[in-house]
This record gives sequence, structure tokens and C-alpha cells, in this order.
Amino acid sequence: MNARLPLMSKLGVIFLTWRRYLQKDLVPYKITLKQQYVLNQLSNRDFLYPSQIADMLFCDRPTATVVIKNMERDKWVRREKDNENGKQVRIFITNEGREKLVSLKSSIKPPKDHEFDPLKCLTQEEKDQLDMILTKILAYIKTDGNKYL
Amino acid sequence: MNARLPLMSKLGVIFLTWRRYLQKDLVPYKITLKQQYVLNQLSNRDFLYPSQIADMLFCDRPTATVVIKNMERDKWVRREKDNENGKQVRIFITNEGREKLVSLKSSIKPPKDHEFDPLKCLTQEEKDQLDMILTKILAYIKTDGNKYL
DNA sequence: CTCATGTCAGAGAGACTGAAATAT
DNA sequence: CATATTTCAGTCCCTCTGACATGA
Repeated sequence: MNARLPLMSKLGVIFLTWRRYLQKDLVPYKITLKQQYVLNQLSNRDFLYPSQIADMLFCDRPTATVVIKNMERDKWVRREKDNENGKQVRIFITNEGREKLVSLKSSIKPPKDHEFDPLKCLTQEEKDQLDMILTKILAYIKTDGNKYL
Repeated sequence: MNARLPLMSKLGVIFLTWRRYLQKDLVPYKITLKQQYVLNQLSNRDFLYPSQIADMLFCDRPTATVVIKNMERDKWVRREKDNENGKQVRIFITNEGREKLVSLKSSIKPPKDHEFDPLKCLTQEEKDQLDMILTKILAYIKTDGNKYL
């Protein structure tokens, strides 16, 4: 129809290929990409609120609840009531969660010198260009885009 | 860690935002983005083989079977044995499928002059640059990337 | 026999809607 | 009271694995 769709489609294929690769890599460890991401974020701070997790995962709050519940079932996180604000709940990483993260990092890193990087083919200049363009799109989406969502 | 991850993440946020917008737009019409895409492709040619659909949808064959089955249940497509090659099946769009497409186009198009286009903020030069870079990445993924998938 | 194509069963994650509970 | 945060129930689509039937 116009040149816009193909461009967005290309973008999608690249992203989905990359995500699929990362995901496939995690399968033996019985953890999903989203779970690994949340766990990683949790390990870098004290706690997160479910709505913050929803924002990170780019999903709505009920969906975040499901994701959190799955991780709670695996004992990687625990819920704790926020005494400062009773309507909120704090999500903490557990020791099991930290161990899981460590096992992922130590298992995945060494054998993966041949890491899959879709951007490896680009020159530094191209990467800079791409970064600039994507940043511009992001800024645009976050302002004008909101009225459509 | 390095500048690579954020770049791919930006790419992901842009793509997911775009996809979510399109998807949300389709909800009232009881059709998904993938279904709409397949239907559209089918309307432009005689038929498709399931494995072609799997390629288009960027999924494996069992998944494509599920998607096709859901569309068959809604009577938008039908299956037909390929007499020239008995191990293949041809997927055709039905009249109901065409009507569905028409109803989508006529309903969605007019009130959507304010269409959501993440790339609207780019100059033609930037679009060209982006297209060139994405095309390069795609070519790279399709050759070297395969050994990781 | 082998390979490619397609299907099926089953499991699981994740996305939504609509309703509810709770606290501000 | 209205509002914000979170949960829950239920449904659906998509995705994968592993196995299988079929035909080239």
C-alpha cells in the first residue's frame, strides 16, 4: 500500500528473530524472557510494585499479576504488603530467585562467545544513525502516540 | 552492559507499541492481527500452503495449523487437497473471508484519518536511512543468523 | 528409506475483559 | 463519595514439543 508497512514489518521481523533467539536459549532453564527480565530488574533494586512491572513488561496490570503469580509459584519472588501505602504490594526477589539468576548467567555466558547479535553487521556510524532514528520515533510515540492508546 | 541491548530494546518497544495499537483497533471486529494479515495475503492470490503461512507469520508449522484452524472455524478460509501434490494442502479464502476483509477496511479506514504511524515523525531521508539499515540487518540475519536458530 | 508436509495432543505463557476488594 | 491499586475468574490466541500419518 505504502512504504510504511514494509518498514515496520522489517523492524518486526528483526525484533522477533532476536527475541526468539534469546527465548530459545532460555528454554532449558525453564524460565521465560519476561521472567528473566523482571528477575534481573528486581536484583538491581529493593523491590518493585506490580504496576511498575506492568510498565516494564509493556502489558496491563492483570497480565502482570499473572506473570508475577507464575514467578511466585516458582519461589523466585515473594509478595509483601506495603505498610506505607496499604493498597500497594511490594514484589521482592528471593534467594532462590537470585540463585536462578546466577545459574543463568554462569551457564549462558561462557559458551556464548558466538553470541547472536543482529547488529553485528553494522558499522559504528550506522549504529549511531539507527540509534538516533529510533530515539526520535520513541519520543514521538511517547507524546503523540499516547492519544491512540 | 553495552550499547547493543538498549538499541534492540528500543526497536522492540517501537514494534510492540505499533502492534498493540493495530491489535487494539481490531478487537471489536473479533479478528486478530495475524488473522487479518493472512486473510489479506490470501485475497491477493489464489491460495497459500500452510508452510507459506508459517513463514509469513514467522512461526513453525504446528502453530500455523492452529491459526488456520481458528480461521477455518470462523469460515473465513477453507482447506482443499492439492491434487498435483498429495502431501500438500491449499488454503483458500472464502466469500465470508472476503466480506470480513471488506467490512474491516470500510469500517476502519474512514474514521482513521488520524492513523497511528510511528514513522510520521521522520523525514524522507531518515526513512530511507532506516530502510537501508534494516534491510542490511535482515540480510545478515537470514544468512549468519540461521546458524543460531 | 529419507525427506518434506501437515496434523494432532498437550502444555504453558500471556493477553484481554469484567468484576471485585481494598485503601486513599 | 470517587479514585487508584491489585487481584481474580474466565476466555482466548499463540507458541512450542513430540509424535504421527502421508506422500514425494
